[in-house]
Order: sequence, then structure tokens, then C-alpha cells
Amino acid sequence: MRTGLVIDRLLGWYRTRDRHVPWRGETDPYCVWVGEVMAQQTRIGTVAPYYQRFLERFPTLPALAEAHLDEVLKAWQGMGYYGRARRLHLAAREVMAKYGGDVPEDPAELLALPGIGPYTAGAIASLAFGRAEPAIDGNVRRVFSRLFDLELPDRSRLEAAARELLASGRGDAASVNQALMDLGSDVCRPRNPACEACPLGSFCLARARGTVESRPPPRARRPLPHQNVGVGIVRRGELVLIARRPESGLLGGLWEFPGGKVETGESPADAVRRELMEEIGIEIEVGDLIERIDHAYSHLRVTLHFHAAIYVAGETQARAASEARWVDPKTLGDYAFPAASLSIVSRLSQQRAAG
DNA sequence: AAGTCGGGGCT
DNA sequence: AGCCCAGACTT
Repeated sequence: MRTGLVIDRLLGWYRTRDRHVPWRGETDPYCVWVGEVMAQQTRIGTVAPYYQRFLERFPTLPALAEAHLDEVLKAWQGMGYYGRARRLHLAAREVMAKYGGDVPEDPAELLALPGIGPYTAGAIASLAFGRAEPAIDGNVRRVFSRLFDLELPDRSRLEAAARELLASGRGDAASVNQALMDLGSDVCRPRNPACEACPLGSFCLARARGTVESRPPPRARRPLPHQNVGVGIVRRGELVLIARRPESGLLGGLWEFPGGKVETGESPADAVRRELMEEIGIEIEVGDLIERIDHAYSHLRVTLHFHAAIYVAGETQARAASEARWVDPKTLGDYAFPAASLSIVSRLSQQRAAG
């Protein structure tokens, strides 16, 4: 295959396109970094509004490094994979301490920062610094799998292909990498690929062999286990109880209404009462079911049973939770909550003070 | 190599 | 009702 010809077709196609990635053409490494971390396993269309708001809130790397994690999580609320926000924040502080606030240009140094893996290191190095580094995301993986008809696209093979294109001497690394990703997302799609409109169609081995739909092979998935969770909307006068989840694990660092898994033989109301005693150390009286929410996470599905409850006795002493707090419902909007709780949060914060 | 980690948009 | 997304990290 003639690498130069492939690149010419690819870049020719790319130049005719309108930008749809907010940080396209951006060379501030901090901005590229923020965008690329947000885009990990998240569609560009979803990321775009978060990206704008995040940079208004934290315009520079020092601004992010000086912020409190809770502010960063609040800006991240709704985007999922909250560990990304925690690691981005951590890495910003590390860049301040180690590099005086200058994002390193060397891929190996980027790779050593929390939350930056092979893809993101290559993306920052190429987009912000113009280095000829591969940035192999799911799109590029799919494009190469089909272009070379690879049954098992391993990393080293993909990286070699990318480096060959980058070394062709045509086009800048940023354009080459972004063109490959654009092609994967808009033409060489997972399903219903637009092969007839593909600038690389005449070079595509999978197309010639009729194996396009089976490249790359679909990943095996196990059925998601289901879990019932009892949640307490615990009132004490005009206040409501919230708790902060541990920083590691699911929804790490986010605030939630306290509760927990419904054990076998237990009702959701029983679970709320038990969990409030075990986790927060208070006695409550559990009332009516307010709302039931079905929600799917990456590896499990849950049904949240939100119950009204009234404080009875005891002092809050967060055990499983890292912190518990009685707050005015009108201030709930200041805290980062999981998406599954937002309907309740919205309802409570708009409610006039309840007695 | 497999499991963990969100949420939503599209088919 | 699945499938997958400009992946990284842990075990």
C-alpha cells in the first residue's frame, strides 16, 4: 500500500470538513488535555458544553490546581467516570509541583501523569505540540482494523501503522491524527459504514474482502447484574441529610442521599433504616416511597427506591461515607450528585421549606 | 486478560 | 433493549 497516496486522500478529505471538536486547532496543552480527558469513552457532542463551561470555570492549569476537588466534581456532574475529574485535578497539581505549571511535551512524561494513558498522551503531544506521536482511540483502531483487515488489532500493530502514516512527511501530526479519528467517527462507523463515501475505499482490504462489518470483532459482554438500593430522604426540621461517597470506587467523591443495598429478605425501607444506622449512626423513621429510579451503570443496573424519612435520634458520624451533612434543600445545587439522583435533587431544591 | 468505572445517544 | 463512545486504572 502506498502510504503517501493514502495520506493524501485522507488529508484531502479532512480539509473539506467543518470542525466538530471544540479543541480542534487549539494548541494550549491545558485545553487539549481537558478536552481529551473529557472525551475518554464519551462522545464529542456530549463533551462540548462541559468543555466550554469547565474552561470558563478553570481557565488555566494553575486555576484548576488551586481549586477544591468538590468544585471540579461539580463541573463534571453528569459526565460520568468521575475518577477522570479526580485524576485530572491531581495531575494538574503534579504539573505545578514538578514542571512549574508547564505541561510536559514528552509523551513518556505525559504518560506518567494520573489519568493520561497511551491515547491521551499521544493526543496532547500531537495536537498541542505537533509531535509525530500516534493517538489511537476506538475510531483509529476501527479504521486500521478495516484498512488492513486485522482480525485481532493489537496495539503494536496499530501503532506501527500510525507511525508510518505520520512519517510520510505529508501533513502535520495533529491533522493526520484528527483526520483518522474523524474518518472513524463519521465514515468508518461501527455499524452502517459509509464505504461508498470513504476517501480510503480503494485501499481498504476489509472492503475488498467483504469483512468490513466484522472488523474489529465485537467485544464480549456479560449480562449486567441487578441490585435494589434503598435511599433515604431524611428530614430534620427544614434540613435534609446528604453524604459524601468515598473517593475511590463508583461515583467516588460525589454526594448522595444516604442508603444502601437491599439485602435478601429485606424491604427497601428496611435497608434504609439499617444503612442509616450502620453508615451514619442515626436512628430514623422511614416513610412513604417517593420515587423509583432504574439506572444502568457500566457494570451493573440498579433500582433506587427513594423513601421519605424523619430523623429520630443519634449524632451523624460518617463511617462508610467520608462525610455526612445536614443541608438546606435550597443549597443542594452546590453539590455534585449522580445523574440518577438529579430528579430528586431538583424537586427538593425547588420545594418551599418543609416543616 | 479481565474487571471497574457513567451516562446518554442512536439504532 | 442493546451497543458504543477521541480510555485509564486496578487486580
